[in-house]
Amino acid sequence: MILTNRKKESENLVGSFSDRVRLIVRKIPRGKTLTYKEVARRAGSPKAFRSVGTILSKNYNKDIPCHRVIKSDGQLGNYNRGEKMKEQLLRSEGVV
DNA sequence: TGGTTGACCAACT
DNA sequence: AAGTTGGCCAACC
Repeated sequence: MILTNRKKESENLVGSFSDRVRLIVRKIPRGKTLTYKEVARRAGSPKAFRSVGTILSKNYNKDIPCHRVIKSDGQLGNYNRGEKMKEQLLRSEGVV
């Protein structure tokens, strides 16, 4: 305990599942992509990847780069602004 | 309280 | 490579 009570201020504070998903996605750096499964895993429910998608679909906040969240298969997946836009954004950030 | 929905995943065809 | 099937889980009626 003497060392570190360093909490990561995001995964640790519990809100609802959707809140944590938003926080996690918000931390994705530019040029990096994360899978729905990974996000769900970090959010605390590894099998809730579908819910992650549902939540992101309802999220229109620009602070949350939801376009950086893709499928596990390497496909882009859907996007509320259009899949085409999603690809363009990712390429714009240098994602391969 | 219970059933339906969905920006998915993995396995199979 | 692309389509189908069953499963899984949180959110929304």
